[in-house]
Amino acid sequence: MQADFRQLCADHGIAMTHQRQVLYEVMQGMEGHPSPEEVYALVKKKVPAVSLATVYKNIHLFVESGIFRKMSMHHGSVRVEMNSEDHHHMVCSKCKAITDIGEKELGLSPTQRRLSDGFLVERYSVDVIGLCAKCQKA
Amino acid sequence: MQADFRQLCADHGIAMTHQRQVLYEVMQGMEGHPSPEEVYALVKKKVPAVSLATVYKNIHLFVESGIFRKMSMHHGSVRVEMNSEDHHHMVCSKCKAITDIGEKELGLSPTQRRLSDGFLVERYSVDVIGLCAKCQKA
DNA sequence: TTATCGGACGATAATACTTATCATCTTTAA
DNA sequence: TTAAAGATGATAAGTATTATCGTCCGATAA
Ligand SMILES: [Mn+2]
Ligand SMILES: [Mn+2]
Ligand SMILES: [Zn+2]
Ligand SMILES: [Zn+2]
Repeated sequence: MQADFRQLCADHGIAMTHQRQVLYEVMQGMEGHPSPEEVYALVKKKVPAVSLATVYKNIHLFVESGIFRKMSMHHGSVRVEMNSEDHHHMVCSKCKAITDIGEKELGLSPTQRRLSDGFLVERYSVDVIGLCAKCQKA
Repeated sequence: MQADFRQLCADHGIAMTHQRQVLYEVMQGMEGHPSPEEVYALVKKKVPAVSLATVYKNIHLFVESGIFRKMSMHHGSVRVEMNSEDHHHMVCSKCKAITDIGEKELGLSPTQRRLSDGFLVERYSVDVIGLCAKCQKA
């Protein structure tokens, strides 16, 4: 409800606006790794006058304030990560399809917290490059 | 020498041209993950009339024919991977610096060859997200 | 509730990166 | 040597993203 989003904005130190709320709700309802254009298309249905620039600005704002996570690799454009579970990605080297794979299922659990040159680890992001089932047939 | 590059081209089924040879040699002498513009700047010193389009076209050609490997993630532009060793990357979440880290040093050796949905693994690419030593001080 | 002010909005220009086009030149293979 | 195929350089076009700016909205205090 609206009060929840108002609180979320307050928690993250950003102002609450109608466009932001619609954007947030639309994004919540999306799966996978939507592009700004895809988000824009859906927001426009509820707020026809919305500008693409506003969508870009607020996606960045959401990402910077930690509400959503960016996921730009392997796509030609910026994407937002809508899967909030700990997971990694399988990338088909032929058709470029990107599929989530859970941390457990991947069977990799890195533990080192500090690496060479004093690099402090926040998290690991694994891309498994290979062939999806569909592309193996062809 | 020239004969070597001629042979390399023959092996990969591409024509041997002066621009390609200079491009190849310049790239061989670069480290890290150079951008097309960086490569272009150096090639221009030896072949002043070279076009940026030619650099782009031949970088793609080299990547497609397996002479070099693409490494585009995390940068705003296409990059080429000049480190031919098996390695992964440490990405600083603050300054965006990208540093190579050897497979052994990372201490991760994934072995699964097949994952969910029948995905056939070719290789793993690990990005370690965190803070570089420099950014930890600030 | 209303006034005020800083931030957010929408329209659109500008930028950065990359690719397409095309006339000319070079390489390859016969 | 020659003809076909392919490569080059100049430049236009395309795509994604960001900057600019005048107007409007929303948070705060009177
Ligand atoms: Mn994902
Ligand atoms: Mn590298
Ligand atoms: Zn595929
Ligand atoms: Zn850093």
